[in-house]
Amino acid sequence: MAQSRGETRARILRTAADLFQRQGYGATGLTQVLTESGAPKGSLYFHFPQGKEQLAAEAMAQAGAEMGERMAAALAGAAGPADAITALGALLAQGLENSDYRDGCPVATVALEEAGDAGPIHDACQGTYELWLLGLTERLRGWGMAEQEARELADLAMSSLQGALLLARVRRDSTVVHSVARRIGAIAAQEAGQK
Amino acid sequence: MAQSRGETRARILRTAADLFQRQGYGATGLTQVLTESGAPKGSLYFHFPQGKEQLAAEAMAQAGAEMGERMAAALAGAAGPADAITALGALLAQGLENSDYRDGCPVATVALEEAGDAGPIHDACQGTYELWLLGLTERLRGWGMAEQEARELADLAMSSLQGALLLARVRRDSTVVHSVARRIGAIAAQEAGQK
DNA sequence: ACCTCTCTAGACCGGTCGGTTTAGTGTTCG
DNA sequence: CGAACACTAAACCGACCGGTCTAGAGAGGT
Repeated sequence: MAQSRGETRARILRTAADLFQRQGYGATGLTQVLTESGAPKGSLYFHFPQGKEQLAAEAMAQAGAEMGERMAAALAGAAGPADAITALGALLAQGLENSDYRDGCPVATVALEEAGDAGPIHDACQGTYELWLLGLTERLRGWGMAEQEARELADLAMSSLQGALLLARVRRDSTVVHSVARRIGAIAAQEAGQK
Repeated sequence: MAQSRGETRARILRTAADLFQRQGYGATGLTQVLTESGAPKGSLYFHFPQGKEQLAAEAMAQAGAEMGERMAAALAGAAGPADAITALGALLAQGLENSDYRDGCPVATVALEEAGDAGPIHDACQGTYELWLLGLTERLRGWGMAEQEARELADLAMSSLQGALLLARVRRDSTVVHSVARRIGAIAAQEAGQK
């Protein structure tokens, strides 16, 4: 056998995550995933018996977890709340710039498409956001912020960054991500200080 | 003739705007638009000779303009920067709640799908955001804010609201929209005051 | 050696996709 | 009255959709 155990599965998953992120669920065909990953159709349905839905749910969960780790690393190196949020902004903005404004949030496009109907894809997207928010909330708490305050601030930061990412992709200009991160970071520092 | 001049065209456009908003561009078939609007296929290609792309571009532009008017009305009734931004939040949150979390931003889903490639749809989405931002910026300037300050604050408010709308749709809970609007409103008031 | 189990390979399916074409219907205006 | 026009109506097209199925290649165990 040419590939080692599970290698094809991983390659399909990665390709699918990239395509879903950039084009959305409905606009991405399985044929495209297969062509770009170099896998035959039989392999796809061997590894993902529930078809496109399972593939998308797993792809979103994986992409979300990977981005979560990158976020955690950025947060770990931050000196305080303001630094933490500008670091998140820088991380996301860099992803945009490095991909010619194709890679924004790994789950946002699919999340919006699937927001209407329940199912594993929606669950995976929702879980991803809650994972990220949990990580940020805990980091803020580590700087002495109260539980509810940290949670609300994390919501505010995540919302702002997500929206800025959307605006930046549409404009093909990442300036807004940096400026929004800077402002929200300043608010976070202020709230942490006056506590 | 059963319908008056252009009535079928308007009905197709409205149905298309609703479906694109909720499901995205790729996931919405022309057949569905036709079925729900009650129009035959021939009429669609008579009124929109460039097909699906033209339909989507016009639908986004119309939906964006309508929302822009609703936003302008909300802004017109506001007493100051804080009031203005909470009013926008209330408007958007109400749309979510009234539609069982289906109607968020009328263009966001399509905008993300089409962010990668240039074309009339992307242009319509970008134009919509710039229209909204222009309206908010001018309203802020009316309260004595400097040009650049108003522009940056409008970017911040729009980003935050868009992101909150995304989060709220995924969670099926509009709380985050209200809380984000309140906080950003407070910042806006503070900036306007200390000027 | 051989069997078994995992995984690859791709032909094939019915259905739906966006799009085209042709015929016809009602209105308007000369 | 009848020709020109605006629009409706739906049959039809090739391409592609997601999904199924069967055949076989390769590695590991005994």
